[in-house]
Amino acid sequence: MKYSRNSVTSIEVAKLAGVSQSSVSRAFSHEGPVSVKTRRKVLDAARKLGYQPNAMARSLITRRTSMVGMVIANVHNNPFYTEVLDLLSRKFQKLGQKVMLFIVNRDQNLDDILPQLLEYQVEGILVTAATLSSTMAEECERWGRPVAMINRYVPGVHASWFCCANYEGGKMVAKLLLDANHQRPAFLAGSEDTTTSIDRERGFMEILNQEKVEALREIGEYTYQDAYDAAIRLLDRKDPPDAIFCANDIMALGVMDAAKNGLGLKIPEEVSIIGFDDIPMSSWSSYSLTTVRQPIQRMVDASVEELLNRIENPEREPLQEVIPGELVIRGSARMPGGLSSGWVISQDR
Amino acid sequence: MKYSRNSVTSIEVAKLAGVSQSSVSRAFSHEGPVSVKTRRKVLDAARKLGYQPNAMARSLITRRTSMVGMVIANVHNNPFYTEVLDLLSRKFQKLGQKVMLFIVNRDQNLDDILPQLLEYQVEGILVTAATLSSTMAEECERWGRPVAMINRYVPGVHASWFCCANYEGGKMVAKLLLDANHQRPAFLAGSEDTTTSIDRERGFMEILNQEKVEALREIGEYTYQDAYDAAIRLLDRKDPPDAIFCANDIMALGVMDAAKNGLGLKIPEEVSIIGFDDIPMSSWSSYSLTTVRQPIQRMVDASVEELLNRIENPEREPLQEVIPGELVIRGSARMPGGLSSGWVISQDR
DNA sequence: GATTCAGAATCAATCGTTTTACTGAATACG
DNA sequence: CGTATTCAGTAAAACGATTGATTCTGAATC
Repeated sequence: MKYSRNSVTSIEVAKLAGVSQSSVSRAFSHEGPVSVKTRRKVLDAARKLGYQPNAMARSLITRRTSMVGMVIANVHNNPFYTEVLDLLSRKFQKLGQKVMLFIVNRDQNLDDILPQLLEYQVEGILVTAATLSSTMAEECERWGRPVAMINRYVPGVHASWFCCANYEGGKMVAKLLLDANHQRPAFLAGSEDTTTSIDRERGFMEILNQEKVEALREIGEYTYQDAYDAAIRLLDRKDPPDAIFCANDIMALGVMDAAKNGLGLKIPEEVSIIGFDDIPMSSWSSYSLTTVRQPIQRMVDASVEELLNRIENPEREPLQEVIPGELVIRGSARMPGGLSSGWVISQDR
Repeated sequence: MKYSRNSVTSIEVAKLAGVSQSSVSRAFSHEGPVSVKTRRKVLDAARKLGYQPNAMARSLITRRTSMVGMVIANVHNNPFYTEVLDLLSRKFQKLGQKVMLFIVNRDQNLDDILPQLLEYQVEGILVTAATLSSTMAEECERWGRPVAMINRYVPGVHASWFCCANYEGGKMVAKLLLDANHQRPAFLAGSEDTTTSIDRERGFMEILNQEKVEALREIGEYTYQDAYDAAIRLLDRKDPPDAIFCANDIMALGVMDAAKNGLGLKIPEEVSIIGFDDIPMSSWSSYSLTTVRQPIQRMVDASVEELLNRIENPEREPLQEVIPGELVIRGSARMPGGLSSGWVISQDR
């Protein structure tokens, strides 16, 4: 037998069970007084008919949807955000939230997808690796739709965000390189307009400047191939760098391949490479990348909990937090005397 | 100013614009007769109030939600499915569908998430890398919720699916290895219960059996680390294989690292490695993996279009298709005389 | 000036729930 | 025995849209 579009309603269940429609509702939502007897009758009838309460109808009256919007970019070219997406999705599921997903380009304007999210009455919005304009964010917040961001912040905007300590991470890397006596470091930036790259570079440069060490600079677009090409440009100069700090791991891997396979350089003897993120591939034996590990689980947990918290308590002020990362010492960077590979150094702030 | 939960309704817009509530509706849904004058009045008022039609209310009466459910597994440990997820999501967006996302474990039972999808009135369900039990699939179809799967099929079930020609892919690989005069091939299986691994192995073994060549066999769990360990076991025997065909690319990369860095073997001189998927990393210069490329774009396009098609035409019979992959010749496998690296060979079926 | 008629606007029913207020029955209590 | 007091159950009013039926315009026709 073939039913037309699921049209089993609480009324039909009520009829079959011989009770009123409201009793069906009561039996399903575990509120209100229902005798065990009627509850059983209702549940039996419901099972027999394959009844499923209609979430649209419910949310219309309760004004709750248990849906959140998730906007994420860069999922295909940075495994770090794949992991974020995975953890976020599972965490929301565990907490009973449905996720409406939008994958966008990093530079894509969100003005056209926000209306869609609001139309569908998501109760909050989580944004990662994409940037919400401050007016858009304010708009959402003003309509009682809290916004939380991971690894993005908009200065002065009324929204929650959780970032890795990018600035401090950059500093740690600079110190490590200087301690190991590198003379000619370089920074390989990601896109110019992302705070992650900017902040990492700022911290990096600050330490170098303190020590009056000059640095080279190149730019890629957060992709393996761009980084590969940039590394060739950088290392093919007459005065090549002896260390390259990359805005993220995927770029660092591109740089390593360029150095090793492209130019036949020895890592870390001839050039040290350091990344940022600690994606799974960084620990693979072909790379063994020294990098700064982002506190991904903490960022995910904090942002989800904060978002749900503010959904329940709209008057609460948005929380913002900078969470320290930790330096993961592997084999791609020359080390100062005493320090050997395989260390994880927590970042002090 | 702070509004309480978005409570701007069409009624308020109507009041401000000085028209009836139905005119507001008419002005927004581009159906029905509205004069340009009232439409302008309505749109002005709506903008002034920040009005957004409520999709829940609309779907209640129209019985359409424009939402599809997307169930996907393995997203964090196989970049192939990351790419699938990305492409699927964008394609649905482009076609005006909202995506409700569920990320699950490969072996997770979907019985508890299906009710959620149905409750939220998704109009169709797309499943990838996870397996829907046949009763569950039938259940959905019976209630008029079409199901489409990518790279999974359940024999005899009334649902759409689109798979890479895994069986033929396995055959191609076996032929390639035999042509290049390998004597002692091995197959590294993924999880025993996935049709992808099974079919690839079946094709592979069929050709070997035809030629009376015996093969070794090991098993991993579709992860880099598992494959790494399995490769060590395999290559550390007294009679190691001279070629390893892996159930997917991520395993092949683990195998390559085990061979190269773990045991110091030369690839492809001492052992050939072949994968399946063609994930981005396979083309990286550290690996240069010979592999079978899955027709990812075609699989995504076909499944999305089929799903939407069946949503619009519920009476239509579900479509199933096996789409050929192509052999991508890189440097990780020894080649027969005339054939050099850098070739892409389309799979003939 | 009356009649028609098309197009525009409105009315009111409807979608499938939740939930408030209310009714009845059963129990407890003095 | 009469009256409070619970407790289960029900009726009916929302929720915010769409849409078929209906009424209202006003221009066109005779």
